[in-house]
Amino acid sequence: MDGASAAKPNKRVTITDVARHAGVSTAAVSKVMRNAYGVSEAMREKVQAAIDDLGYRPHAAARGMRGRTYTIGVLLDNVRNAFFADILDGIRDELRHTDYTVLIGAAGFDPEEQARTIRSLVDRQMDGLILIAPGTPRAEVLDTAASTPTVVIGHHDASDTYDSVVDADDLGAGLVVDYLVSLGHRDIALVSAPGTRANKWKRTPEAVLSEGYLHAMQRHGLDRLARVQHTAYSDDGGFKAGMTLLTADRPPTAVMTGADVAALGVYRAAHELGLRIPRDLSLVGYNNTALAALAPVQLTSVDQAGHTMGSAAARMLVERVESRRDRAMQTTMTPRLVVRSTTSAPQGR
Amino acid sequence: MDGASAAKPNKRVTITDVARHAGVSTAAVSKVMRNAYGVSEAMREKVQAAIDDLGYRPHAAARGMRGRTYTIGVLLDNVRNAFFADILDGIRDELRHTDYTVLIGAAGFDPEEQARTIRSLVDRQMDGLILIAPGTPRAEVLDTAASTPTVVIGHHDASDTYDSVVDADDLGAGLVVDYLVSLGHRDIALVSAPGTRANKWKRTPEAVLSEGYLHAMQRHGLDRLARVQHTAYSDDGGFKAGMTLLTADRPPTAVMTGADVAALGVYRAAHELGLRIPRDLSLVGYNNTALAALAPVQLTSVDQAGHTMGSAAARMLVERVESRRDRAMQTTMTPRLVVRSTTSAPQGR
DNA sequence: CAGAGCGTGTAAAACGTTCTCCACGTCGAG
DNA sequence: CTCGACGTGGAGAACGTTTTACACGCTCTG
Repeated sequence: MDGASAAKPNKRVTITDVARHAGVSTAAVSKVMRNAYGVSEAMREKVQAAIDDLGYRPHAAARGMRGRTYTIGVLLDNVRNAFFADILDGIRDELRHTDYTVLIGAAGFDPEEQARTIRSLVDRQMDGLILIAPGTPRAEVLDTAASTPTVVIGHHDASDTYDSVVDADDLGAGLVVDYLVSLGHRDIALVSAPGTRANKWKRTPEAVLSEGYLHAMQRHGLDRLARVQHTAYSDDGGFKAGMTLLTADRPPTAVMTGADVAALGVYRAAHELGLRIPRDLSLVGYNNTALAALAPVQLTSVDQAGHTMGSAAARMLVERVESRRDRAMQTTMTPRLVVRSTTSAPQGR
Repeated sequence: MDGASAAKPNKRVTITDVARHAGVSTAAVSKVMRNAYGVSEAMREKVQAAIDDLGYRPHAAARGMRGRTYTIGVLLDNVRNAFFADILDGIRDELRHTDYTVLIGAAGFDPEEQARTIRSLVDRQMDGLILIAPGTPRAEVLDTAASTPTVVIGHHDASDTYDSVVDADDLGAGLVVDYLVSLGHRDIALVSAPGTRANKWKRTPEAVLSEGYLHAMQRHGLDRLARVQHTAYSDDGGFKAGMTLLTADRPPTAVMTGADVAALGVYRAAHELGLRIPRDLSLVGYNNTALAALAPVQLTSVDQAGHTMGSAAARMLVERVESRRDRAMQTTMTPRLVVRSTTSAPQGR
């Protein structure tokens, strides 16, 4: 009524507008948009001209009612983990020149909230889902995957309904143990994430990492010295784990962790206890995130090729979405040790 | 035809199913879902029971055709900046117990790709948009805001179509300069992001920061010593800026940067030149991200209350979406200096 | 006791696409 | 010349919601 500028002034250009402008049917326009079969070159050009003229952009919600929405959903527990940023970059680069848009749902660590986020993505008609180390019960993921193409990153549990991309975390652990042993360490501890509760994932990254660590220690005849401290992958979690380990009767001379950020928590604990790194304690992270390379940090770590994992996941997902493949598959990446300045031979006792 | 497990087995439960199950019309169910006016208590209970029975979840795409989609879109240039993670957490916490879902579009730094991402969000019928320091031309943002409620975080340029949330970056710069001067520094340089090109944002965070820095230097009679080095906010960008500054004829005794990660790049440059921190060079970051607090880092920084900024943005946006407010508004947060171990009195010459 | 007004529920028309048919014209084979 | 096949375009029915407009029955007022 009054002169106040309202919210929605100019209406959207719809497919009907384009059809009218080009003097053809909406069906024809739709075909051109999706470059479907059954349209002549002349028609394509005419319609394309109309589209450009009017600046038409398809209405995704309307598309979602019938066909695809050209949107890929990514579930993430934790935006802070720089490793996930690498994965995200990989996904984005792979999809950059396609029609797909990537939308990220950041859910936090709570399994219930993660489940809610996954449902949100499904309800919004994502064409496909990439779940990064989901904490939701496996049954829910299987359920989702039954109706929407899904790629799971991280968990080693394979399935015939979803695809997966994993790092050979067992090899990664072996790499670290071998290296530390070669430096002369024997008393090597692992800081890993807490085990999965009742959510039915048997082979989480942390479980496989622990397994690889234990095997490697065994291989070197050091099983009696092996010990795993469970904690959250955060600065604080690492700090607590570090405190526990380093104030024990016989503290380790080297600590490896399942995440770079946790390693820096251990670093803080060591510092507070007056230990110098690497003189008094060797420290190894995991994931080789940007964090590890920082000048004041210089953390020895294990590189997981997050970017490659992300692009592999995106490629696999699109294959499924466009039903060019109907069999589940699993991609495994090989980790690589990156030595920096937080590791050295143990001080003689 | 064959026994191979197909993609979509069980159909979704729709509003029609619920209506039939409850013996009412779909309109009634719709009203209950949106708790709209005109439904009796008895009706509400009956319908709610049917919803629970069937596990009904509304189809967001279908909703988007007519009404709202209960989705908030967030545009982010860079997942790696930990400061943005704080903002995201604030948004999420604010919206946790509402019906809204937050979806993030990670666009990277390229303005064209950012514009594409914004369009994607609009096409997907987001109810509202939160743009974190967008690099797209201001005109485009105004255009978007004309049809979709929008909150801009970072840029100080106000508008009567979008709301904004900013940090008083000029005060922040003043805080740092005052502190460094009080320690005895005079030769203080600033590392800031490159100026905006032709995109018409006049008062970007970096512009306001530079302004505040220059004023503060002037206030202390140090304007002749002021110098601003422009670079990307990344480890590498900081490194290059640091190299330039520290190899100059008369290198500064203190460097402040517009982002923590850039400060760590300067740190690396200093290290490479054999300078010790804070003895030979005092270093101050900005944003007080988790990075700054890390044990090996201990960077003096300026805290911006990202979490609070995020929740403020979310609150403002929801007010707009639910049209409880029709006037643009701007929220400004006050920064706070956090002193750690990268700053000290300059070494006498 | 008529009629206005209110509270509650429903029918049905959007919303902007996709996609299945079907019609039409042309061309080649017989 | 006829018939079938093929290539191209269009009509119209979905898809699952929201929302408008209205019908119905009740209560209250005068």
